[in-house]
Amino acid sequence: MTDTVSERPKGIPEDLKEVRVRFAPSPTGSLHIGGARLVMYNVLFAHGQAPREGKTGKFILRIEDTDRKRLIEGSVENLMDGLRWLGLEWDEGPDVGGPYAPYVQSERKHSYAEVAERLVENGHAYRCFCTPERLQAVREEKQKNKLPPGYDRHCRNLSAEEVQAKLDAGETHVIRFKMPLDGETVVPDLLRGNIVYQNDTLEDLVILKTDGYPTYHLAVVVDDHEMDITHVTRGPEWIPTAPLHVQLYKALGWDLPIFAHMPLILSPNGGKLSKRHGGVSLNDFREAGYLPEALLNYFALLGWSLDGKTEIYSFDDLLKHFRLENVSPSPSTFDRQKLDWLNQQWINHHLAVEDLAKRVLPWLMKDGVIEQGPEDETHPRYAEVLKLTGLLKDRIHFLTDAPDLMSYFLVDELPDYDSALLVPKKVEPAQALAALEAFAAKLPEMDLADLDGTEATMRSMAEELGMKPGQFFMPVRVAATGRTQSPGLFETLEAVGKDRLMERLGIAVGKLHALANN
RNA sequence: GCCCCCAUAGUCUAGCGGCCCAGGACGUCACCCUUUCAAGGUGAAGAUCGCGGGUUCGAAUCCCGCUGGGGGUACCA
Repeated sequence: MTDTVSERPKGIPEDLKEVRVRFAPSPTGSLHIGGARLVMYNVLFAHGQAPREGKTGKFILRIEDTDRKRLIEGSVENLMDGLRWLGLEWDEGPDVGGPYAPYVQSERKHSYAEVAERLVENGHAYRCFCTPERLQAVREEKQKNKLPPGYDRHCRNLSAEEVQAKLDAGETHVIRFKMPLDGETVVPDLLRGNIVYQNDTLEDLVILKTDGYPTYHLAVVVDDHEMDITHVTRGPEWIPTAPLHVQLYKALGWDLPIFAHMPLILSPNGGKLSKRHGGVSLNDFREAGYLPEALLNYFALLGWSLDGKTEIYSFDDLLKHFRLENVSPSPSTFDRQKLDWLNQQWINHHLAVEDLAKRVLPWLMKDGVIEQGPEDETHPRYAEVLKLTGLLKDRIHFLTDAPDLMSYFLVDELPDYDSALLVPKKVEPAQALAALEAFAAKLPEMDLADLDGTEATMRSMAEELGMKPGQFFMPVRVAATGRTQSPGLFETLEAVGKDRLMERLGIAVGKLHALANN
């Protein structure tokens, strides 16, 4: 599609009709958030930027399972589930099919072997019979002599007879690509401009393995070409092998796609983000109570920016503004605190209460705070949960916080709590007791739905008892909830309800008596 | 070791030759609001734009070198 990239390249060439991008993970485990971010960039590019620039755009999911030894059962399902949870959909893929099916590399094996054979016949590749042991020895030798490592091209110049003899003898072999020995290979990168490699520093990498499966290098090039991929997006770890890919395209006479190596996500201590920094797989975040909205918002902020000022983006906002060529090429450190802040922002201020309430339901059920039921408004306690969500949402930072925060409203019996909590600082136990008894006596005639009325009543009771309002309120709060922190007292009392409140006041009074007798 | 990429506050970023002795956000600190805890509001500290050379009337912005960080160096992706 392009041979060179100018200083500030456009992501989508004028003459292109359809943008086709793909995410091609290998099913070897759970989806890393770096991968999830890459998928988001792809979707935004294909479904947002492409239409904005008058093109059609397709995002394809393709599974690269050519390393048969590392396959992990269930990875593909897990991956698809995670992406759909994020709201990222693909137009073509293993489960949804499409005009370029199959979308699983192991099912496309024939193409790769054919291409590899063609390259051997062309003189662009050769059969290599070297044993792993010999390769190991060569590598060590080169290392020791401080030479560039890599294969010594031992089999590159075997004669046709020698090759035939080895084949007849049944020796196994791989196919290696013949890199040019001099000159340079240019890798045009959308984010970085031209990356230039001196060919004499490059090596002849394996493209077809002994087991007949291609390596990544052959497989991507063939698949990307066959699937008419226009933009190759992937992690930066592929930059060093990109010259091989460029040479493969050339040897096969195929147009080059546009390469866009995306930036890496670093762990706070430098280096790749790893498990020890509190989870790196999408599942970890999902289980920790993060919202897809917050994750997508954070991914966008990490390495990209609309104007340097806007912080909160919905996925729709991103579709309207994201540009692939504006992604920064520099790696960025994963900042858990900023993600947490975004998650909280979304929960506290940007999600509709009804929406939040539905998302909270499964967590409440999981913790047994409410009974099992549907995860939507048909759950018998939805109305109650909706009301509590409105009351408590500003205190929820993660969905996982909800069960604990809501439990004292939803459960009839409070778990036992420390009697000392009933007695605020600078207040005598006897005073706290008097406050609770006075309040319990008054409660039957109060209308808790009248918040202002409750407040007025309670303030005058405090005055009569010679207590500051706060000193009077705290014992009541603790009696009602079993803890010192809650939403506004009057709303809290109303939500707890008069009957349960009477009962809980009784328990608290008992506790204070016991405290006094000690 | 060799090859490659990257470089604005602790972190994410704005900046594309004069509007910048550098703007926004997270985090930190202070104050305000207040019945607790959040949420919210206001403000502060924090960057000699990694260092050194150029180019230019003028550079965070362009060029070169260095340093630092990162990636790759497999019949793994």
